[in-house]
Amino acid sequence: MGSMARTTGSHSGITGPKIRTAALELFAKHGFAAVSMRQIASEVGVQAGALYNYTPDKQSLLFDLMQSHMTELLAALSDEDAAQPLEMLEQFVRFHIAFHHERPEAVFIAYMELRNLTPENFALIEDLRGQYENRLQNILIAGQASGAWTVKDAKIATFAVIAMLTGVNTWFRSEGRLSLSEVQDQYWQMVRSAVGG
Amino acid sequence: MGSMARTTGSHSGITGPKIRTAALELFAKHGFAAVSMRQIASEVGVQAGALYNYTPDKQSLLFDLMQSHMTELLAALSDEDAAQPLEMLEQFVRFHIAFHHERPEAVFIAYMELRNLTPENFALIEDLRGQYENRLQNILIAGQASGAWTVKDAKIATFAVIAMLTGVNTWFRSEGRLSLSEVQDQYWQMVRSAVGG
DNA sequence: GTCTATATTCTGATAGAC
DNA sequence: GTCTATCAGAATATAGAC
Repeated sequence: MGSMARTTGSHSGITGPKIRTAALELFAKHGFAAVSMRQIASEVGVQAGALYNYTPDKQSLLFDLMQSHMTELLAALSDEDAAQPLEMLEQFVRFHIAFHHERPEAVFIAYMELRNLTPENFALIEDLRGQYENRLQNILIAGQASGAWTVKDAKIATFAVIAMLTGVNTWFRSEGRLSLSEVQDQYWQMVRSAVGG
Repeated sequence: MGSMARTTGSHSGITGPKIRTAALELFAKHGFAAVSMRQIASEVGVQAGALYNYTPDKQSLLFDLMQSHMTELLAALSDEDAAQPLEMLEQFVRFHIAFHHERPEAVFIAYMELRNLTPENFALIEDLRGQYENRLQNILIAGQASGAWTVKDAKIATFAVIAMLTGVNTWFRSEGRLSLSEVQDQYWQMVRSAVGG
């Protein structure tokens, strides 16, 4: 606003995003309950009281991070229903691995901090997760109907595939022995075989 | 012994195990950092100070629970190396599902609270987990060598299979539509197909 | 072995100055 | 929008009586 320089605080105009980033990293590293508002403020470079200009409370901060993640996940998963079931399944497998690899902290929080949500917030996040799982389940059901594969129970296969794919985040590192696309290739081969395609 | 009745406290002679049980349930439900020593004591029926007759601190309580779980897991996994690879793999799949189903709280803690361990304790638990993973990896390598299946990378397949199997705990309930043995059957079929057996 | 009492530190959140 | 100061309560862990 053309005024003189301020003496303290961040005043950078991007405190909001910085709070979200700091909270994401700290919650992922130490867990929601183990992180204090003062720690988050310290990471951002402001005092604890300043956080409350951006979030009504700590719970809302957690919920917003999880909701954003799940919403982005659903938005990024394109639904090209015109494709063949086998192509749709392959697309899902490669997408899931790549998307989750790009945001390990958000993935970690979305799976680990569900029990720290209020019942209302928990229900909202679980609904979003259910929508995502349904996208895969619908692909598996379509492939059953078309005879593209032989999987017995689409519901079980949905859980199995998602657990298997999400597990990549626990061990895969870009700097390691394998490239992301090699990992995608091998998981796609395993998923394809597992459903009998 | 033989004295008059006491006025307060549990004095049941099994306070130690009760503390472990209460801590296991509370840590699984709310998370290690979110549970106080007072809550654990209240669940047991003693005052908080009494807990320190059984554990030097909260961290040791968590570590003991995780170490016990991993040790029992390794001990329960029999290694009948005489069997064929395909039989060994099937045995592993059915064992993993059944064992984890019987102790969901311990499994949950062993996966979720790793970040709340001190570096020294973390290394010890990770070593035990590595031993367990190696048991599966050795089976997969043996099957590669004998031509029992065609899986490309035994390391990746190990991670994929364990993640898939552990995921059962997130959705399977005994009271539901499927029995445990039906679930074991379907997961075994998926694993067998996934490795190309 | 458990109790009560306490030390010390930290917690989430708020009020009011600037 | 951020600061400082503060409230009210809860945390882990310990000391000493019984």
